[in-house]
Amino acid sequence: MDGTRRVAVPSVGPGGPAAFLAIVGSTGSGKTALSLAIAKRIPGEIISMDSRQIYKGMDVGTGKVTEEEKGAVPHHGLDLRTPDETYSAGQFSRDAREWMRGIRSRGRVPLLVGGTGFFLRALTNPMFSQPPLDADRLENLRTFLNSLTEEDLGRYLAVLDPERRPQADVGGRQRSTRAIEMALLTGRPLSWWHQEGPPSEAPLRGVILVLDMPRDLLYERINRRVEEMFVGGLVDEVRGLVGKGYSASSPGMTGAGYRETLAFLSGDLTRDQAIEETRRSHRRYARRQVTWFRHQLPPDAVWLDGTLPGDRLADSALEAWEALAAGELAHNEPIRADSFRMRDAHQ
RNA sequence: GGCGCCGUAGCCAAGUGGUAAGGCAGAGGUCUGCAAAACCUCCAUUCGGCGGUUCGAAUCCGCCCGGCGCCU
Repeated sequence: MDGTRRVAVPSVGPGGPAAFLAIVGSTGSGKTALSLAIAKRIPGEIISMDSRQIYKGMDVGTGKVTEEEKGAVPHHGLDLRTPDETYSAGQFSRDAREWMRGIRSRGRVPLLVGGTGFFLRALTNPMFSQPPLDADRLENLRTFLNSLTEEDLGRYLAVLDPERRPQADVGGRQRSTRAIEMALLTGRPLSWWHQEGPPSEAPLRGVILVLDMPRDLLYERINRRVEEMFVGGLVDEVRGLVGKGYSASSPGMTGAGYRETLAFLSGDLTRDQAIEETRRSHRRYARRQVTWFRHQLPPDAVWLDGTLPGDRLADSALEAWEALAAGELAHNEPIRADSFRMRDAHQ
């Protein structure tokens, strides 16, 4: 394997410096290529942090790795659910910790790769430990709440959880419903759980790399990638899922690309319209991801220049990993290197 | 050369005397168990240009510029 540097496995483990190497980035930023390149140089196994790749049968539309790639590097976190099932950040947190234990026991480095920042945060800033909710009561309550208008939900919530932030910030009926459910079914408002709820797990520290590139370039890549998905069988994939009984209301099918393809299959959009709208959905998704990374990631996340050629990108990623993994640097100490920079330098 | 129509944001577009709708595209943001989701905010001091009429002009008048169409 040519003259590229190989990097030793730093000592990792609970309480140790870095429990994992995470590579995040928006759709189309090149995470998969980078992660595979890295996995060739440090003995690692990949844990996918992607809320859509957990679904079986959703492959081309989610940009899932191929069977060959999976053969080359072990992958976790793929094909966990059918499209009509739900998954959650809390569940990911439990699953990922289990996979990481296994990976470390094999003497390898957990490489967390994906665009679902929320899943990563469930590891670095664990969620509160949620008591089991009575399934019947929950279902009844949901049915009732679904019949209310958004305004009524807001009023209801204001009574149940007065400490909640004003209407504009609550996030629509999806989040209102969640907050009302918690208040009613646990007897404590959700804001109490956020502040006082016992953590479910210990926080994990890892090295977090963010793949970044200029917006216009990213959009070009996304536009191209979406086209490739349609050429590469997205329509057949969705047709197959519909044949199995999944629809627009299935939790897995609500994502960018699937919505639009469903609309094409039902005749609401032409193929070209579906492609254009899918591109737009991906662009908007990417923008939201970048916003999230900018503000929600731990401050010591390292921003990598995603426009670098593949081998140099892998070099700087490994350089950052080496510098940070052993915990030799303090959390917020800036790194001096041209090829990568800390969040502050990014601004 | 003549006649007619048109010119409003990056794009589409409403508005015909009372202080610039809306959509698309774009940007910023929120985020503790639906996160590829859900939600919030921003985006023309100015209507092709210059004059004129008027208390007041994107709206009326004149000239000019640009585009389209028709006629000779």
